[in-house]
Amino acid sequence: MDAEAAKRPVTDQEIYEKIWDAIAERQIGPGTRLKEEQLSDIFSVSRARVRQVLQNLARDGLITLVPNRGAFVAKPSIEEARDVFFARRTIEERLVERLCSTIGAEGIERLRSHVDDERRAHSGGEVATAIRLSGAFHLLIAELAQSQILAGLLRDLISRTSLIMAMYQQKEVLSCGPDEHAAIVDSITARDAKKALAVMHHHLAHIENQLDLESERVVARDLEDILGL
Amino acid sequence: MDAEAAKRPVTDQEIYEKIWDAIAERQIGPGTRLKEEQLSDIFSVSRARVRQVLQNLARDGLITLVPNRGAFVAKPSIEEARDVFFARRTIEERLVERLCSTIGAEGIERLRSHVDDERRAHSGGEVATAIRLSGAFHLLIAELAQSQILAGLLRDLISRTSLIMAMYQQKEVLSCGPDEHAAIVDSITARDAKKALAVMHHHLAHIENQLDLESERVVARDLEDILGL
DNA sequence: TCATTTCAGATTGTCAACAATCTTTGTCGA
DNA sequence: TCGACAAAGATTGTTGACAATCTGAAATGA
Repeated sequence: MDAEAAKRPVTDQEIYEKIWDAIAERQIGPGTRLKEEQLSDIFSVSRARVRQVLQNLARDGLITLVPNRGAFVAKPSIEEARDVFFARRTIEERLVERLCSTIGAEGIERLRSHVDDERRAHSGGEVATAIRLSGAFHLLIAELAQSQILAGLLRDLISRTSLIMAMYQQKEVLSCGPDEHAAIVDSITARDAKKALAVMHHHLAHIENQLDLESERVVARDLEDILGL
Repeated sequence: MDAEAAKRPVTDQEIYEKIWDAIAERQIGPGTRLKEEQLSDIFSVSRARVRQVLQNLARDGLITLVPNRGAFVAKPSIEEARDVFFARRTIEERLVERLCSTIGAEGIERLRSHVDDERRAHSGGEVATAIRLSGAFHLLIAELAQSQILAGLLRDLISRTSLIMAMYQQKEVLSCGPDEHAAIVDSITARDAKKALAVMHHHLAHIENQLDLESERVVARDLEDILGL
């Protein structure tokens, strides 16, 4: 055991991300109950702070808060999953459209280098970082499109998407390869708004169509092993 | 004083709405500080619950939470205001587009009767309810479009819009009259997606263009008078 | 007179104990 | 044996008190 662990106080953000990671990486299965005391023991913080983090997770749709019952990892239905993708298409198509007319040279450079990073992680077999970078690509687009609000909304939707993929994505299919992202960047670079919109639409539809409606794997493991510091 | 007041416990939702109303109706000016203890006294609840409500208000962009400083009624800049309208156009144009192909007879009926209500409130001079109904119209569209997620996102944006209007709307100009709403309903009834989208775009742009960039009225009154039960 | 420091007051952040609620288990009777 | 009821245990919801932090004013010295 590490004696240092108790010294540096853990921030709420860190707790949030730790749980987020565990859910997105399929370590905690959908439907799993998250007891407040259990979490407060694991992270060595008071229940009050755990409670606050749980509220934030609930707001972002990763867990469900049932009054007097507690917190459960969300179990998005296939309808909710499709709704998430509908919302994402709505927002992201508009964002790339706008980007085509507003993006500058350094913006294009950031997109390109990001796709490069994705390529590296993908070919290196680092699944976890590949998934994370894939989400970050979409967030980068929102950031560059200079809409703080849509960027914030999209952040939530991407979190939800991670959970959905954890639930419904077929095992063998990895996250969207970086090629489609590259195609999006190309369209933006060419300032072809119509094409960029179409490519983004196709990209999101592609991911949605990979969903497997049958599977319902529930991996229930010991929380302490997964989240332990 | 009413002895009943202390009996029925007040729900968080009620506290939220009370503050929301006060902000949207311009009773609490932007920038006003909201002290936790002050609010907990007013509503006769513990600070912990006030704190939770404040978190929710901050999530919806109505107040700003500064660490170790407290909560202030948000002061959206004109850029943020434009961003809100950009986000609303993005979402609502898509929603009416979808409605044109999915709405049923009873949905159209609900829209029509809602516009009737608006007309009544508008000609009756009930400004507060007119504003509320105007927002509710947009929410109704989201609800009918059967996208839980976009409806939820739009709910937040409408809250923000109320605050923006409270800050920047010119005094004389009332909220958007019901006529434009009626035109939207007509387009949807005709199932003319292209026109519905255009009318919605025009409608939101119209509201945005009514903003007055100069004004910065700060109405600071005693909170207890405004929120008192 | 002005800038800096110090200190008091006020306000938010955190916590641990208590109350309310729900779930489970065990018991009783038909 | 099965269902209903009751008590016990576990878990969440709420509260008040304490600690950490910030603001503003008074005091000090150049």
